[in-house]
Amino acid sequence: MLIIKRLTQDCNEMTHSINRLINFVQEKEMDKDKIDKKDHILDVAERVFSDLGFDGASTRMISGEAGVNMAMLNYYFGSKEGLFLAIFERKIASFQTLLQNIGNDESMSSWDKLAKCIDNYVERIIVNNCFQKLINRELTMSKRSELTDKITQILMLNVVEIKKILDDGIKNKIFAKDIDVQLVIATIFGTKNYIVNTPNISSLLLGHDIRDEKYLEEKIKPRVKVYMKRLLKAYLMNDNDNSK
Amino acid sequence: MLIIKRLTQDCNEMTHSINRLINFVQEKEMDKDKIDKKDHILDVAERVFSDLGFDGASTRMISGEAGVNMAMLNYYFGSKEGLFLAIFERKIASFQTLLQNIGNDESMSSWDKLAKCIDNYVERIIVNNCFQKLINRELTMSKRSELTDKITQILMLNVVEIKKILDDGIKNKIFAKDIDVQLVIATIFGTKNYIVNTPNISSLLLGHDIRDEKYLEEKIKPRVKVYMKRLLKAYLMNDNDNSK
DNA sequence: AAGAATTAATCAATCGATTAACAAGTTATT
DNA sequence: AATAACTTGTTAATCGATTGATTAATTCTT
Repeated sequence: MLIIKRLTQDCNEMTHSINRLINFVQEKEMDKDKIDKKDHILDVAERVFSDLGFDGASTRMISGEAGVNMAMLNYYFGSKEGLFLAIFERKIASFQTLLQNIGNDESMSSWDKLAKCIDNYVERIIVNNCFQKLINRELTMSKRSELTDKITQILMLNVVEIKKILDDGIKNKIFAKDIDVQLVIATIFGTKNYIVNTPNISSLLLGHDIRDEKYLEEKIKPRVKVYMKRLLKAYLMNDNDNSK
Repeated sequence: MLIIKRLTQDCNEMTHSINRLINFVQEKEMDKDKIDKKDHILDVAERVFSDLGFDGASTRMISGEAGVNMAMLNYYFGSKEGLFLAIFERKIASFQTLLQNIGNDESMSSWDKLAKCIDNYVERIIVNNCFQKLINRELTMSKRSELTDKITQILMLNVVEIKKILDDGIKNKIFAKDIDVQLVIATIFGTKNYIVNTPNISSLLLGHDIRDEKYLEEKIKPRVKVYMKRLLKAYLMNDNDNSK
């Protein structure tokens, strides 16, 4: 009798545990569904915004393409601007941890760090193609300050990181002491932006549609990496004093 | 009597001539008024569009700031898009004759030509600041093809001209033969665009408000000129083969 | 039954564009 | 030379369409 009572007790405990486990799993599943749905909306919104701009894209269009009711956008994100900001919030994490690990690596020379930054940057930025376009277009607007500030803040993380590498390189006499650090940064980001943000121009310039993913992956990315490193190496590691 | 008759005739002829002159002058004056008025609207529209984007700017806002009735915009330019296109039509002339004179000058070396192009480009582009922003923002849009084609066509004039200079320089062995001509062009235009089109970023980067005209004129323009020439000279006129 | 998710319907506001009316000047007709 | 007809420039009022947002009802989940 004692054994049966004991077994019954164990069985009840197990049942309880199983129920808790089921609840937990179901809860996690539901959270996952919710997140996936929000994520899906953000994916669609990111693409539509980058194609048409903030003002050019309508909430109806986004909700339509995402296959959800229009009111859901306001239910989830409060407003159109809230949706727009949510796109950026989602990206911040991946931005923050990207370059700073490189900068802190003591085993690499300043040039190697910079070269690695360039590789990473070219690699990553072309993946986030439409997001970059989105960022850049809204940055050229004069108004809408809260959003602009947030974007600026995000982008400055990268700028500061590269600046640190360049300054260190000068201090360690790996780079020439009279280089224009700030304009070098403008060249790094500007060259890449020119290629990916104005595809109509750069496609004509390069003689091939830049939006062709295979071409971009196999030809353009390695080519830009090689070019940027040669260009910067020539400038940073030569003595430019005798240029007059 | 004959004299009086002759004088009367002369007087009539003179009166007639004067009247014709007055009409002519008045007509020209009116044309000038008309052109000035249209020009004024285009000036305002250019600024508003560049601040807020095509979709962000409303015809009411433009007509309001220009001090004209809203219907006048449609009367003059047909539609909002017509107004937008008119801004570009007005600029085409100044674009076309800018660089092509340099390219045809036989007395200059390829490097001198390129250096002069850079000087001219930096000088001019910062004057047309808001127009450049306007161009660049609309170029990043995926849709709106007629306008995009027109802008692309205009900008390619500059690209082709610089490309010709670079190709000539390679042929004359002034530039290294393994340079990446197309990406050099991306660097020239991209660096400048980065500075003037994303003023929030570049102001933080440079530690001074880039929209301060005096600072721009006295500090930034000469600095960018020097930098661009050093950067390109180091890359174009060095042997990059030993970079591996 | 309580609360969260979702829907269709509707809100006021603003959009670009059009209309009709009027003023001023030009041309044509008598 | 005088008047009618027409063109051009300009205005206020209004058009239908679309915008972002909200509501109230409904479905689903717990």
